Amino acid sequence: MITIKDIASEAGVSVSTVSRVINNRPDVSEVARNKVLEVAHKLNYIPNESARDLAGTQSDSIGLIMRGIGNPFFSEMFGVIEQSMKKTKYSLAINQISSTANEIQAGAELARAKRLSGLIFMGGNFAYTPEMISVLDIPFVCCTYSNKFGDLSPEIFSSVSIDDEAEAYRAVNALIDYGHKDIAILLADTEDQSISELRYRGYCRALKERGIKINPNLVQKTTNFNLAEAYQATIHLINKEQEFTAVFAISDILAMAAIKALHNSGYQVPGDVSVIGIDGLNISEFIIPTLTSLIQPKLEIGRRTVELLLDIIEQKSSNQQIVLETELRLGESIRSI
Amino acid sequence: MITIKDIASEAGVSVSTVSRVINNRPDVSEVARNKVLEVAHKLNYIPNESARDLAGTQSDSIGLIMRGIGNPFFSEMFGVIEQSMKKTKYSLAINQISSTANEIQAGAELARAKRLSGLIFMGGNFAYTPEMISVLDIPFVCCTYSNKFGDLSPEIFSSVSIDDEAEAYRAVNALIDYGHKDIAILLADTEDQSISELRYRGYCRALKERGIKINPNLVQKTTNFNLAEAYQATIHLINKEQEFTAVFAISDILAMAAIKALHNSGYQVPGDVSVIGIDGLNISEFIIPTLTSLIQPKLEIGRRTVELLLDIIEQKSSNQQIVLETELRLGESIRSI
DNA sequence: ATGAAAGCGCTAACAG
DNA sequence: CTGTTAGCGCTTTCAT
Repeated sequence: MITIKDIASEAGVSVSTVSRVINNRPDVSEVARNKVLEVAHKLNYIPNESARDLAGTQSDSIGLIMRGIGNPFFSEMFGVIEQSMKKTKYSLAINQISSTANEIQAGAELARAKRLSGLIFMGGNFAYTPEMISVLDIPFVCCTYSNKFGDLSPEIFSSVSIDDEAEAYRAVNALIDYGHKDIAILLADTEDQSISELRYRGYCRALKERGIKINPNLVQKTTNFNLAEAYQATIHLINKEQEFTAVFAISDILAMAAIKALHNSGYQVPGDVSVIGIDGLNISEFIIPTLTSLIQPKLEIGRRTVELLLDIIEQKSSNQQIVLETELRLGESIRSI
Repeated sequence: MITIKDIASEAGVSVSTVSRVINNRPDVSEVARNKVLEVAHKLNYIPNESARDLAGTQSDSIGLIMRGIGNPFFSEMFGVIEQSMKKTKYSLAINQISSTANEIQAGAELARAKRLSGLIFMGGNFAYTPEMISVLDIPFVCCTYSNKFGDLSPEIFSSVSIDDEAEAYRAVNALIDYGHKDIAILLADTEDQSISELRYRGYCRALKERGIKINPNLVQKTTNFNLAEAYQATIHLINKEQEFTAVFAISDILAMAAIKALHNSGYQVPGDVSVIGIDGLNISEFIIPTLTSLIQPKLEIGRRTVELLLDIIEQKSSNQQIVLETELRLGESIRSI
């Protein structure tokens, strides 16, 4: 492996000079600089990031810990974050973790290794305790979720997200406004303290307020945000032979699977059954019928996440929880009855 | 920052003992081990990865360089690779790079920083020269693409992919078998030496062999694999008022956008126009009509990629280019005329 | 403008 | 079983 030392001896200068050149420092003679550059290129020199990180000081880079790249919503959000970061002087260190890994731990490790200035979490859980996040000694922002089930006081964490309960409430109300009463809900990851739970609460609240009883037979669960399983879950719902004229799917993925399942079972959407989703995936605008959905403001979520994190890092702001609103896109998948 | 040294002094042992405990080495007394563990936990100790990487030797970990997480095909492939890796003793270091970054460079950097045993590239380019890859001093496998436009001799690189030209040829032939003659092609990233180019060649060969003249008006380009732009491109194609009864879209993304555009322009799919894609995205099976597509064997591509890389690392195999076949999924988007 | 030298936090011989 | 020590490759004072 070619190191800075090899370059130094080959170029006839000291390692410090090489380091200066590599880091584009001004205090190097043109002669030395050119010589070093030439040798480095000739030898195909590639700096060792680990060594740099170890020796360096704070590194103007911020980390992004993401779980579940399989979820298209997150991959779309990722693009937005990446874009927003480009406008700053900070660079992005991305760490994709497995579904079972602990994101806080991963964040702490990345922070030490790369001397990060801050962290962004995507796809984390909703129930942090002060103890859990105590390993984090740099600012962080939870992107697209908040600490709804945890007991973090507002001063010690930041987040940018929608209000899941309220938006679900809004979606179901839209359905009710269109005359629907028998409204099924399709939800995922049925553990407690999940996004499913929050959106389920909104569903319940909407029904209750409008005087509609919750029918347990219309609450259909699936194991995760997976098309094939959501499809089967919908088939299962249909097979219960319980009347319903609308389905509130708690994500676009589930909604799309539901539409397909209904269609294959001989039901027209929206003729026989209306379907509404939440998220606003790119693809959901291109299916037939266009999905009616509450669109998360992806661009703004990304922009505000980065903005907030940098403000906290630069001490221009303190921790806060930013809540943004979705936009109802009226597609072709619901109708009034 | 809490370091191994702090743990050592606090626990009353030497750093090496702490290191041994952290790395789960057997040669430590239970007393010492427990003491260290206790202190480490109390102090919230988190090892510094950079330091470990720098000090350590070869690290049973392999790197995955991926470009374009926005592309759902790659995010689906990512899941498969991750899954396949789980069965091995190697761990995965993932590096997501921007669309403009140089993947070889990124791979080389990651390899040095983490002392990788091998690399997997996804979303790389098709035209490497021996010089370009000379910076890589560890085995690597190109996943889902091969060096079709480069001049690498087969002994110096590995790949696992489908034969893009041949599969496109097959797709177009399927259309011709169904009686179509006026077949449009929708392709992306129109630079030379791309996947578009390869699949375009297959399209041309199929037409030629079956005695159909290529009509330039039916060759519709879009700038990238983006739904909105593919939609517009299809509208553009339609507006040329050039007759066609089928569309060969070189990816499922493009195919789905085309179906929507045709539908919105008053054409039935497959009633008026048949559409076929390539890739086999999960979602394409759940749209209406189900997309007819040549399904890439994602599971096998992932499995073979990992298998091949490990075999090369462990010297059980030498470089090779594995070519797998797609499977034609007859959906509902094409019909015979 | 340049070089020598002291670490960054950790691992891995090497001695005991 | 445990401690001492020499680096890993790089950055950064501090002299010169």
